[in-house]
Amino acid sequence: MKKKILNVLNEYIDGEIVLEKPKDINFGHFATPVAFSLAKKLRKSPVIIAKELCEKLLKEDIFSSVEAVKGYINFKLENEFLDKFATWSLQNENDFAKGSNNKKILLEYVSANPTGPLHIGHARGAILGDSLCKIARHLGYEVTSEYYVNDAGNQIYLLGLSVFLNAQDNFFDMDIDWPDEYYRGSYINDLACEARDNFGVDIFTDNTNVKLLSDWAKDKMLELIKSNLKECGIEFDSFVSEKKLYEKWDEVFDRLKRNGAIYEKDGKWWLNSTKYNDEKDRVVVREDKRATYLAGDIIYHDDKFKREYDEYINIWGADHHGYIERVRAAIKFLGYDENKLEVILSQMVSLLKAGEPYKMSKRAGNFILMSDVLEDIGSDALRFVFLSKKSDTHLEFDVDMFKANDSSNPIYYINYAHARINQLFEKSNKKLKDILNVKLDNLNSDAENLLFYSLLLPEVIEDAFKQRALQKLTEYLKILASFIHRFYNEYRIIATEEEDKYLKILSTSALSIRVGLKLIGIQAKYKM
RNA sequence: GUCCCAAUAGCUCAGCAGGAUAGAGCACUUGAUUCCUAAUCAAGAGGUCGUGAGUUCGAAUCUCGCUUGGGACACCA
Repeated sequence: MKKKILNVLNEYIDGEIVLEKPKDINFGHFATPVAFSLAKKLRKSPVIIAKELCEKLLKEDIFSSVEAVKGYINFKLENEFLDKFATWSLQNENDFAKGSNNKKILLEYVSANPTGPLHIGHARGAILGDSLCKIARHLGYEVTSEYYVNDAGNQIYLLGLSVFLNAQDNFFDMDIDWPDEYYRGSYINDLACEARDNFGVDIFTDNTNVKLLSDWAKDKMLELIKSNLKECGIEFDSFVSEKKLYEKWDEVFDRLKRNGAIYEKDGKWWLNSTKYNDEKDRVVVREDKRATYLAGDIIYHDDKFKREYDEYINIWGADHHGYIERVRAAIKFLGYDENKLEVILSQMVSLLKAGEPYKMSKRAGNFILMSDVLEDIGSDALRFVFLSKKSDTHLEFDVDMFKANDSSNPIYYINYAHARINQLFEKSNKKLKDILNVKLDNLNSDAENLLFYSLLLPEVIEDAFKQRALQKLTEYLKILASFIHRFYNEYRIIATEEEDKYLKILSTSALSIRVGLKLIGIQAKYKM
């Protein structure tokens, strides 16, 4: 819709035109403050410019009204135009709000260490990533979703050791000298029991078995993570193993050396990342020849860029923000365009329940499990709450809010709007095909506004994706639901003269809700 | 000390490529069911947009300072 209008406007106005949403939908469907910016160039008052433009634009038949108010120009679209779009959309649900972008995107998210179950902070990144992926695909992008598995470092050994020591403590009642950074939490207990059932209790008598336990536990944890994600409807296209990537380390290392990216000092190899904005150089190979975590990420990004995508998006936890520059530097050193990499940081989450805040810490075992919250409020509610806030700000919410079955629970409210429309069809015994070709004319302003707003979804998702601001979509759905409820209360629909028209309009509303929800991984309800 | 994110209604937050009277939900007050789910709706009240300056026709939005809060600053991953 927007595009059509801009095309028309461009015939009259040179330069960039900003189309915005009027403060009040009764002013018009779209508005532009373009007269203000033209005022200087034309040396005329904005009010006069707006008036003059108005007169010219009135001739265009896609507008039913064009008004100049205090320098703004407000447009209303012709019913016929909206009607055509509505009919098409209802006939082509699967293509509704689709885009024609064709870039290839590699989207990496979650990538949590396979050393324990996912906690609520991971869930935020997971849900954001999955929803971005769904929306991007709808808009035509070719997206690969990827999980980078850190299965190579010391933390995996520590996982095995934690299981080993836990077993010695529990099964043999031994005095344990716990290392500082061991993993706690009941899942270690469970792992120890399972390992005992699997391998026999004797495995815990010989500490050369820690390595074997580590590998085994890591695989177990990866399975657990996958099932955590699945509870929320999230699946990945690919999992990349850090360990496997190390086979390519020698080659990458040589290339870095040739490109002058690394140098030897104090027996270690350093990445010269200060050359590209990092605050200091970083060690990539330690004195004992072991590579650091950064090395893994360098190989990984080399691997990513070799696969030739147009854009790379990483969703990282906010604690990684200092990490961005060094990875960018490495990408540049390897001869790639580092501007293709975009990092989205997802901030901390604090959960409230009856006003009690929880603190999270992966190591300490005092963290909130994603699966617990999912069990508490369900995947739909969790997805909705995470997406309704900007991802780069801290988020605090009370789980109790999403248990209520009334309008205080936004996901409930939206579903109810959708279900109501469906119920109308059941009561009226009409099918979509019966009302599809009803002409939408002579609509009152409430009906027209509802129709217009329902058809706005394509603009909303385009905008939400481009700005990586999915809260625009959830916000839209909330407002649309409120429009629907208001209309429902105000007008009787079944067995009135307007029945067919109203059913058609409400069908487009339901369509937008259904498609909008689907794009954030929620299945709209037909019955409450 | 350096860097990142924030500060908007009592609470949780939208709005921020500058634009019309600063919005929503919760909570609070009042009203609406002989009629499609009142699981809803309508109305009211509630704000010096942290603070000081600057940029200009115009600032919650941009720039700089300050205050307060959260986080990050490994040869851990």
